[in-house]
Amino acid sequence: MTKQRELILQILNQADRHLTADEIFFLAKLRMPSIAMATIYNNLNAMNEAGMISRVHVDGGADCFEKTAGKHDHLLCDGCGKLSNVRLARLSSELSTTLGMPISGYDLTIHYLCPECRKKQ
Amino acid sequence: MTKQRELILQILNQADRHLTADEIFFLAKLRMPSIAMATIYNNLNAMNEAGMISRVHVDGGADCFEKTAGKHDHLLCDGCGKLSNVRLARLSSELSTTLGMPISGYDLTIHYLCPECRKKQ
DNA sequence: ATAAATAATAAGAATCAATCTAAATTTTAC
DNA sequence: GTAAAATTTAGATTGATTCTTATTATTTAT
Repeated sequence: MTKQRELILQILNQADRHLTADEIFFLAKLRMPSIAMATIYNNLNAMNEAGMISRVHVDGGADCFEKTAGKHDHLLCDGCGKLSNVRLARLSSELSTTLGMPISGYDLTIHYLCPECRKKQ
Repeated sequence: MTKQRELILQILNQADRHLTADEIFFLAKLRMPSIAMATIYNNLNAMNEAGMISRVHVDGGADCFEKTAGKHDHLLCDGCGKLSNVRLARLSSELSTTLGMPISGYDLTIHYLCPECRKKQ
């Protein structure tokens, strides 16, 4: 565990939302000015593969990263673009049953209007 | 409807699988050597927004395009990388019910081993 | 603790998908 | 058929991500 990885992990742990590699780079540079973008990606990729964090694709934008807090799905607000987590516990086994085959996982992003944006409408 | 769009649409209609913009560009160039990549993307984007075709994000690769054949979800084989379609009719209303909110849509990609790859194991 | 081996980092170049630009061409509307 | 609007082409540009190489830090074996 290098200082750099520790820092990146800490940034993700303290974040209250999903961060892009760029945002992580910016935050990391504040505390370790010499850190390089390649280090950010190296560590994000390594930690993602190790299951410590997860990478989320966002249509038309940079990927986001978050600390993995159990398996969960994503909600993306059509209004403000905010990404949030939701836990749909039974979905995985349900999908497997419906398909009649074992599955190794799935990625689900639900598009909706978050409560705030719904109110504004 | 320009000749170019017609050609791209025809390529997608005849394809038996999802194609990347690059693949479409290659196939289109065989029949219209002057066609430009920008034209491929212009038309793919326009047709995607018009709902005639759909764009599918593939982790770690270029986006894929397919003619839209009703709403459906995707299956991605962990073994050979083949992308296929599956129709989970009830899922949308089920997700909405579970969340207790209306949703505007969702993207789902299920990871699994396709029958051929399962056999090989 | 030291030296050798291994792994990770920094900096910037390179890559890849996708978009943008500007000039030329085609299509559409009248 | 002409003018206006839209589309195409070719290539430059962007933005995210990865790669390269030399350097630095970390780990391992002695």
